[in-house]
This record gives sequence, C-alpha cells and structure tokens, in this order.
Amino acid sequence: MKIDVRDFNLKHIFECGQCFRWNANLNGSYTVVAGNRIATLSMEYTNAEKTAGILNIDTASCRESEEFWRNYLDLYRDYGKIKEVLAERDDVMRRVIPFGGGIRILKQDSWEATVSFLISQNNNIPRINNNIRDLSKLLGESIGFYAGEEYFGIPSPEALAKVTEEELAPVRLGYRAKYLIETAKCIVSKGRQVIESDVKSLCGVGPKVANCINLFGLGKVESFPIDVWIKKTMTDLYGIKKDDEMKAYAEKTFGEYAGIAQQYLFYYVREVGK
DNA sequence: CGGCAGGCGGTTA
DNA sequence: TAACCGCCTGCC
Repeated sequence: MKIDVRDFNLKHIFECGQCFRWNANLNGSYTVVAGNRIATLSMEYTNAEKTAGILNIDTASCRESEEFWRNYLDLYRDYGKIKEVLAERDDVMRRVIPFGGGIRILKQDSWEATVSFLISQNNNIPRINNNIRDLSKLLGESIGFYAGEEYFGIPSPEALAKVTEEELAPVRLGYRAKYLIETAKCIVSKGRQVIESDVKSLCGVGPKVANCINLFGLGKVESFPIDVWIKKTMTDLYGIKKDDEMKAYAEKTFGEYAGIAQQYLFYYVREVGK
C-alpha cells in the first residue's frame, strides 16, 4: 500500500529511541514488527529535508489493513501544526525541530511498551533490540514468516508470569528479568490491560520508565521522560540542572505536547553528539 | 582492568 | 525526601 505523508521520516521515527522492534535495511527501508504484524516501510522523499513523500508499506499478508498502519504511525495527528506551536513557544525548539522534523510518536501496544521500557533501563539500544527479540523467540508466539524469516510476538503477561528467573536466564536480561516477571504477575492478577493508574506501581518502573510507558504505550503525549540525554540537552541548551525544574519547564512551556518536544530534543542531542 | 550504558529499589540520615 | 549505592550484562 502507498500513502502520501508529510512531517514523516523513517530514520527520525525509528531511531529516536521510542521503539526497539525494527531493523534498518541497507536501502534505507525499515522492517518493523508491531504487535503481531510485520512490514517493511520505505519512502520516496519529495522534499529536500526528507520529511514528505510517498510511504510504501510492504506487508507479510495481503489482507493487512491500511487503517492499522495509519493509526500505528500516528498519521492522523497534524505534526506540522504541533511543530509550529512548539517553535513559537520556545527558541530552543525552533532550533532543534529541523533536525528531527519527521518524528512521529508510534502508537505502540501498552504491554509491548511496558516490556520494552522495563528492559531499556540502564541499557543500550542494540542490546535492548536483541533482548526483546530473544525474549520473544523464547516465550512469544510465532506471528509468521516474512522474507524467509520467522517472527515472534512479545510474550503475553500470562506467559511471562509463569516462568522463573532461571528460565529467562538465556535472554541475559540481568536484574531486569525479575522486574519483568513481577510486572507480568501483577498485570495477570488485574486481569486486564495496563492502564495509566497501574504504571507507577509496577515492579521495576520508576519515573523515567513510567513516563515512557505513558508516552509510547498509552498515548499520553504530554508525558516527558527525563533520561541522561534529556538531562544533558536541557543543561546545555537551557541551563537547567535539576530534574524537577526540567519537568516543570516542560509542563509550562511544552504543555500538552511535552512528549513530542522531548523527542525533538532527544533526536537533536543524539545527532549532534555523533 | 575499571568505567559506563536512555534507572531502579533499598537503605540510610 | 534526598542522597547514596549495588546491580546483570556487554562493550570499550
């Protein structure tokens, strides 16, 4: 399927630290797993900034719904307008947005985001990607073959609640294995999906991970995760040093779009740091 | 080898 | 409630 898009860049979207279930291909396309779906996304960019053009979605099955991918890729949100609003509110935003002008907040499944960001703590992106893939292979269900490779979904809370830390050892999650099992047990006992009021009380979930789950898994675009990179950026660009002052600044200045502003800041500091 | 990577929980004062 | 520290692991 082909979709006309703007304010959209594959590298910006997948390499801004919000999602760990993708593989960058040599030709610039990304093979992505979302829930139980697999697709390769490629772009024909039509502007110099590479933020607009024709998105091509190649899926494993021809009965795939375009609607799913439109929603997952957050195509119904007007990022052009949001960028204008943020740039108007803040000079730093005006400067950093062009670096990641094609960012979109993916609408990930809440459980998938919970598992992903529990694993992400004190960890680096390549290892997080590997951990999630290995974990899915060990305990997740097969979601089919694509380009000759078998893919697995993130294990359900039920599947994770049943295992011991020893059984998870091959995935090399370290001390995060316990958090994952305890959190799975907690969600199983509630008998429903993760909701916002659960997040902070989950085992292994502190302020940073909670904000990531809210932002990336529950659509809370006003959430503002503060990690070491955001700390560095806000110290460098705003002269703010304390966490709670960063939080207050984000609430006051970025407001309902704080999570999106966070992504622009994050992408900027990572790009400039290279 | 020590230091560290997109933090957290537990313990202290 | 703030500061400190150990922690699995892999990589430098």
